[in-house]
Formats: sequence, structure tokens, C-alpha cells
Amino acid sequence: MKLATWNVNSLAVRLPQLLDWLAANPVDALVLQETKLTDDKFPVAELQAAGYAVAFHGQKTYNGVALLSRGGTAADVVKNIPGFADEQARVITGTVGGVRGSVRVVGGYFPNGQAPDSDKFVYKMAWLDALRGFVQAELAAHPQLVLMGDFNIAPEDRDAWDPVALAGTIHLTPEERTHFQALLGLGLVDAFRLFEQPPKSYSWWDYRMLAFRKNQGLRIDHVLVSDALKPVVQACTIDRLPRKNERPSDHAPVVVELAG
DNA sequence: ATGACGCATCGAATGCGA
Repeated sequence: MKLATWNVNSLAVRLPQLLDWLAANPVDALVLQETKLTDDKFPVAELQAAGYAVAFHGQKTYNGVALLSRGGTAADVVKNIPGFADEQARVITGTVGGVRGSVRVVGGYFPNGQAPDSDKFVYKMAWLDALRGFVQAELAAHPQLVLMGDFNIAPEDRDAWDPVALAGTIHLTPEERTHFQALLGLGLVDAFRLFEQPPKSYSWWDYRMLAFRKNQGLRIDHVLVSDALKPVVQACTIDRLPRKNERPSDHAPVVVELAG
């Protein structure tokens, strides 16, 4: 069973690339971030034709998330974080068929935070607090759980191309990293770090300054699997190929493979 | 220090991403 996450930075622009990617990578479930589409504009028919059922939670211009699944629509879908009032469409959760029954998938587009001294950073911290509470409750109900998406956090220095120059800046602040560790503390593990990985592995590269060609990136897209799933994780990889497309997203997909 | 690139918005310049 394969699951994946991809920040597509506008599904309207990236739909052809998404369909190409799914044809080459027929994952069982995929969460998307930054669809930037209201629900009435979501490409339901195109994705169904490609074999995927869809659940989505979008808005105009910004944000927007989706959960694609083969073998039926995700069950018990939850949009955003219950009890946390939020104008922004950032989370979608659902149950997909899989290993020994089913897997609870939480797909998140974590706030960017802009800068550590900004109001957006305050929002990011509050959002992370709320998410942790939600994931804790979901884990209690669904031991087989995967939390994945665009976290907008580089958890360690090795997840940034220049940790010295970027020290203390957004995505690398101690506060964000503490939140990342707190998520792990719920009983989750960073699937990517379960395996030997190439050095300087990143999932996002700035569009500017030829950053991708120079591999000046950050690893901010993550797949966290619950302790119950950890024994069945067989691989976790970042697929850089779509970043080489014409008009690519600035993010690459991250794929995890579970036995069964 | 700034901007650089890309996307979205009713129409151009601006906000935002990371």
C-alpha cells in the first residue's frame, strides 16, 4: 500500500501534471495541499476517470486540501480541526482501506508563519496546538494513522540547505521544531528518517535563484506514521521528478510504502 | 537590504508563499 502527499500550488494549473504523476505512480491514497479551488471547481470527474475517489475542502485563492483514494471514497471524512474556528481550509481527514483493515489519513497544509515576529506566526502556533489535540484524539480512535502534508517546518538542521544562514528564520525556529517534536511525542515517527536517505534531501525549492538546480531547498513536507504502523513501513521517498517539469510546483511529492 | 519566481485576483499592481 502506497500513500503520498503533494503540495501542488494550484490544482487548476497542476492537474495535468497530477494526472501524469498518478498514472506513473498509482498510489492508493494521496493528499494534496494548496489546491486553491472552491469546492464547486474541484476536478471530480477528471480524477474519477483516473480511478480516484475524492474528498476535498477548498476555498478561493489560498489553501485548499484534498484526499484522493483508489478503491472507494474515504470514510468518516472530517474537514479542518473540530473546535478550532478557522477561515482557512487546511486539513482533511478520512479513513482509507489498507493494512489489516484501514488507515486513518490526516492531510494537512500547515500555516507558513511568514516570520517569527508576525501575527501569522502567532496563528501558526495556535493552529499547531489545535492540530496536536486533534491528532491525539484521532490516534486514540484510530491506532493505524498517518499524518502527512506540507508541515512548513524543517525539523532538523540537515533538513535545510543552509542551516547557518537560515538559523532562526521561519520553518527553522525552535518553536516550530518543538511543535514537530510534540507531534512525534503523540506516538508518531518521521517515516523518511526510518531509512538511509541521500544527503541534502529536500522537498521544496524556491522558484527563484535557480534554487532547484542548485539543490537549495528545505525538507518541509513530511509523512508521520503511528507507532502501530511503524513495523510495516517499507520505504519513504521524495520524488524530485515532477520538480523538473515545465511550470512545476515548488514542492515535490513524498511517498510512503506500507506492507500489505 | 532588496529582489529574484509563480500564482491569484476582474483588468494592474499587489499579496502571498517559503
